[in-house]
Amino acid sequence: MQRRQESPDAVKIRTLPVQVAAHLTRRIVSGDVEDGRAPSELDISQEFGVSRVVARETLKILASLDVVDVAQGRRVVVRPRAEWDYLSPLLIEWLPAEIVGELLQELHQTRVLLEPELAAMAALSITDETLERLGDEIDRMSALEADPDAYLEVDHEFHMEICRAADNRILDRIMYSARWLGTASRRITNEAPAALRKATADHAEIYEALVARDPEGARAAMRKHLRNNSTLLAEKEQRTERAARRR
Amino acid sequence: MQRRQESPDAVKIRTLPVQVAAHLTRRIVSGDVEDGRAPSELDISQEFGVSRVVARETLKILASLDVVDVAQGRRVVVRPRAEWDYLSPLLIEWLPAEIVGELLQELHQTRVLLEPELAAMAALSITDETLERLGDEIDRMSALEADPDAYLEVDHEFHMEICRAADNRILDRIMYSARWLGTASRRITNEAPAALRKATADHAEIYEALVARDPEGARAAMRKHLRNNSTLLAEKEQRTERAARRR
DNA sequence: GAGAATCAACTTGTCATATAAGCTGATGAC
DNA sequence: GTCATCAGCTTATATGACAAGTTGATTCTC
Repeated sequence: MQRRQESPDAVKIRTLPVQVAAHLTRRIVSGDVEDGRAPSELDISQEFGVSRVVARETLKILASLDVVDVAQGRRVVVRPRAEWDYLSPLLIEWLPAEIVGELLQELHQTRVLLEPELAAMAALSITDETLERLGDEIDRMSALEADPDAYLEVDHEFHMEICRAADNRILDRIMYSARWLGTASRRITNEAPAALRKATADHAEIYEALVARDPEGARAAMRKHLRNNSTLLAEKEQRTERAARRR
Repeated sequence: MQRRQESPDAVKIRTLPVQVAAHLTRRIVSGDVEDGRAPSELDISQEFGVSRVVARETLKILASLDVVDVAQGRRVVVRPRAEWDYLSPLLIEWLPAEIVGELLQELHQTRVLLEPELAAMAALSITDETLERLGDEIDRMSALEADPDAYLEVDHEFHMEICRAADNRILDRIMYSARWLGTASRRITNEAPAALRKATADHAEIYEALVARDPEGARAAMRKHLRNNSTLLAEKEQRTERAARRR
């Protein structure tokens, strides 16, 4: 639901600082930047041929992602990778495919922990209007099985609607980030269009449990749904591994 | 563990943009800024008597918190509050106590969902070194029951250690943010120093289950621990409500 | 020589001004 | 009325200057 204004995968012209931040992050990840010492504003402006203003904003962006620490007088330092903000779509986008793959797995694990409980909570507090919207979305999804992109859009909305029913801004934020990142890898499910029918059935089951205000049922249905997704992810993983071995 | 360099509650001199961003956020929350239209760079630089560079960075900070949207040519717009990044300690700090109270509740709910499962996962994959560190921390905590501040520091480390054992960067990030925010409200537990002894007992129980590599036991122990915390939080809530009624 | 005070060089923070580039709404042609 | 145009607003970037904080070497003191 959020950031819908950016949705249509437009070839977004990013600002200069974002582009430079992307390059710099890739260089850090690849190990070119040694020993935690990040380039200074001046270094950046010279190396990338941009003004100091841009170099400065670049560092500010990286600081907001907990990639670097910046303070007056001190040199900018690269923070330990374990502390970077991997919930940020921006950062994920700059990381190599290998790491993104790992993160997607960890992401899925997170969803497996949270979403069944969210469904159970929603079953207790969901309103009739929300149920109506969920019903609509199920209808729309079954009509969109031929168009995976549009399908996933509604799918995202369906899950977020359930999350929102739990009325918890923290969980909402987490799920939003988690699912946002997930859509970055939509190809995973796109490659298995037959699976969409299965997903539709799962969604219907979740919906029924919510209508019945049945927490246990909702939890179980959501768990089952995620288990199916997990199978898909594993299959995809195997496929890419085989592909890598062939190379 | 992260940001330890900022820990000692120092009267941190924040940069100008951060200060302005704080003021601006408070004004937005209080409803002074009407209809989603945020002040422009020029407005800010005039109203706050700062340069345009600072006004600009202010807006960039707010944008990174998903408080506003900024794009070239278009006026800056305030985003719906539901979409703000409530996982950011910076933002939380600027919100009125009333909202922070709500967020802390939602935060606790999130921990209740995640931490027992994290404990269970940790029981399966935890290393001997981690167990040793956990043991040390328990010892240190029982020695620090008279000093709630220091106690909570170790307490935080104890829980994060368990989280890290699950080896999931996403969950780690979430728990880090969640607990970071939690320490902002340390008074909640500080007011009940007797409760620290109870917490120590809880920690020991969790530790035993982890040593035994018993997922079910770890989950149950963590659940119990959080239930105790939850009672404390509710008590505190009642106290403040009574205090509010007296006013 | 060991330790403390000093300072120069470097770094980030802030300011001022100018120009480029993108959007919006009003104006005016047809 | 419809549509193209454009003036005026906004953000994006560049340049140059100075303030303020940090670091490490130098120097001074004992």
